[in-house]
Amino acid sequence: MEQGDKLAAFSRDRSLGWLLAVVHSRAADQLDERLQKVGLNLGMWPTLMMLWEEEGLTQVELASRCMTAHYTTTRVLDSLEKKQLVERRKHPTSRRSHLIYLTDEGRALKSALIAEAMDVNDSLLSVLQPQEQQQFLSLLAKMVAAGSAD
Amino acid sequence: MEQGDKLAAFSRDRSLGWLLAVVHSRAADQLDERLQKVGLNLGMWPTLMMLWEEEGLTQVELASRCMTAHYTTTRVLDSLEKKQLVERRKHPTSRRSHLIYLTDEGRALKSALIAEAMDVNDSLLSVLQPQEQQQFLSLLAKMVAAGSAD
DNA sequence: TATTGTTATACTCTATAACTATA
DNA sequence: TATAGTTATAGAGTATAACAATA
Repeated sequence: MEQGDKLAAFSRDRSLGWLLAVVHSRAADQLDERLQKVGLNLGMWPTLMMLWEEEGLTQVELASRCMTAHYTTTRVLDSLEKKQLVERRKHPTSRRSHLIYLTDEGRALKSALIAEAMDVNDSLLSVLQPQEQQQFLSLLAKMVAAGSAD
Repeated sequence: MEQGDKLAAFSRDRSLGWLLAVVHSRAADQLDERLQKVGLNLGMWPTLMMLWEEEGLTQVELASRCMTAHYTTTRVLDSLEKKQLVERRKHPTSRRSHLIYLTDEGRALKSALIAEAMDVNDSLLSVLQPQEQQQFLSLLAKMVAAGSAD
């Protein structure tokens, strides 16, 4: 391919990065808005989702799975603890680690908040046919999985 | 579908929002890193891409197409003007509007920087088969287009 | 009165790195 | 000496709203 052709092959409305930015910001804004309504925010979301999936992780494990910095995890947990949605429990063998657990209140939020998230996801995907939706999610998941292996 | 089934149908690694966040942040980080190397940053990217596509827009038009706030556009243009990549020219009929143009230097950056962006896009898409890549981009573009119509 | 563009200000996020206490 | 977690601090980015100039 010639250099000129290559340049012509690039357009904003066909550029992966731009398209991702647009759709992601819509998804983020919509979910954040719903979380704000119950006094939470998007920064807390990865941690909550992870804890609904598995409790008893250390902060290091939690940070790694949420792909957030360790100091961010500290502050998110501070906020969630202040709201009495999570608690730091003693690690059985290490006195410098904590194990993070949801409180009953934190656990109780799961079904309502996941319903909100699914609602946002569904509404964004609703412009695609059902089998297109599955196709899209599969390809997207494939990209995520491949990049995580790096 | 029962409430329980619905909940079970949600998992982080199959959630549109989460997957978008992961892939988008990779794309953003990679492009930003390359832009930093030439003294630019990701905040300038939408404006530059737009101007390479069409010059002579007002700031309001530019802000709307870049989906940035008007005050953000002011500051991005200040930075780009300081780097002598763009210039604000007088509007022929309105004395409160400007028309934004690239300088020769700004225009000259196009091919190298778009090559960088295409490189990032290609590397992220490279884990998909060629026809999967086209499929993915088409579905993503369809979602973007549908949402813009709202 | 509404619009274009700029600016002041405050607030949130993020990044760096220093720090304590453990291991 | 390295790791878990916290905190101080600074910088970037973002949002609100006030403002001047113009339409």
